[in-house]
Amino acid sequence: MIEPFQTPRKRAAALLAWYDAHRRDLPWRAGPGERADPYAVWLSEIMLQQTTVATVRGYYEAFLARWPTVEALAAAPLEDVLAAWAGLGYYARARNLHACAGRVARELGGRFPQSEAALRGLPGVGPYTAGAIAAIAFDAPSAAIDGNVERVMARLHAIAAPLRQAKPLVREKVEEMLPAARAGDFAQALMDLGATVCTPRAPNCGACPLAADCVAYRCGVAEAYPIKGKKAEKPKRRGAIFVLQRGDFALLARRPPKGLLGGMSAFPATPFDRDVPPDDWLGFAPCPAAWRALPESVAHVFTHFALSATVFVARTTSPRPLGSAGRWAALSDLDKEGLPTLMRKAAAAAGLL
DNA sequence: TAGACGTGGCA
DNA sequence: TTGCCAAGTCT
Repeated sequence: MIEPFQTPRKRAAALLAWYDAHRRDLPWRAGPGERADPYAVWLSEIMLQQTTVATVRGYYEAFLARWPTVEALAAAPLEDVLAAWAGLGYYARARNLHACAGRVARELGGRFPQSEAALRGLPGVGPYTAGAIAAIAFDAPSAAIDGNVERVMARLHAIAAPLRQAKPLVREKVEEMLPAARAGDFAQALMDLGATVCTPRAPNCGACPLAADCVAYRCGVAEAYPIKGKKAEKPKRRGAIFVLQRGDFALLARRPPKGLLGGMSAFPATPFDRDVPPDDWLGFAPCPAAWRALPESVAHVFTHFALSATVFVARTTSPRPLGSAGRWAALSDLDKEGLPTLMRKAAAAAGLL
């Protein structure tokens, strides 16, 4: 029989002991006793928003190698940062990353603020990220509440309310656990526990240092938490993507600075904010041409809708399609253009990749 | 406040 | 194949 730890402080101590034995080795994580680089912590935290560790690893290494300091990142053109971010998704993160680097480099002397409140004022830094940077980079006793932590707390205390409404209670429960020392380790321990033990499906409660205190586990219903809100259904939309070739070049346009795929390089296309029926497609072509629809359409699922896009291809010899604000990109360099995944799919369908 | 905002992996 | 999920933020 396991004795309950009983107090939040003892729970935290048990969690830290577990962390010392089971912590993950991650590229952005300082070794035991080492000081974390605030720039590296910030960069990794932005990339990790709604994105898996496995996906982030390569991008993190590439960014850090190319832009080793916040000053270097701030000095880079936004287009370069967006191209390097291509494929990671949620491109507002990259725009905010660049804006934030600029502010830190030019207004804050290249140093990230240490307080949670000051961090919170930076572009792209919300409640979670501010707490995470304050704790991990500066060892401040801040709560870093992400999806992992919400799940752990929802189970530990069998919180019945849907997550959105349970946030204040979750925060209260985390804050009463915050240890006086090792704040950064505590924040990462809670997230590691959620990522490796207290998983969404089939949690490994037998390996959990908090199991003795976990209300949901003791009731045999750990997997039933957290309670999920109702999911909005995902509409299906149709559209078209236009791949215009001129010799060994293809026409690329710059997406509007905000909104879906904002700021990214892309082939001209129909608007994606609504379903566009086939009869209307050619009205959105960048120029009149002998457009040929490829037999296989491209399927792509965004967060809030699913797109089926027909890819049209055509060739031209005219130097500049009328009324288009595009540019001619060399086909041999297309993989370096930083195309978002939907556009990479279109390029592949057209035989360009 | 609820919706906008990407992508890839897994059951 | 479909749905769910992963270190959220902005409006």
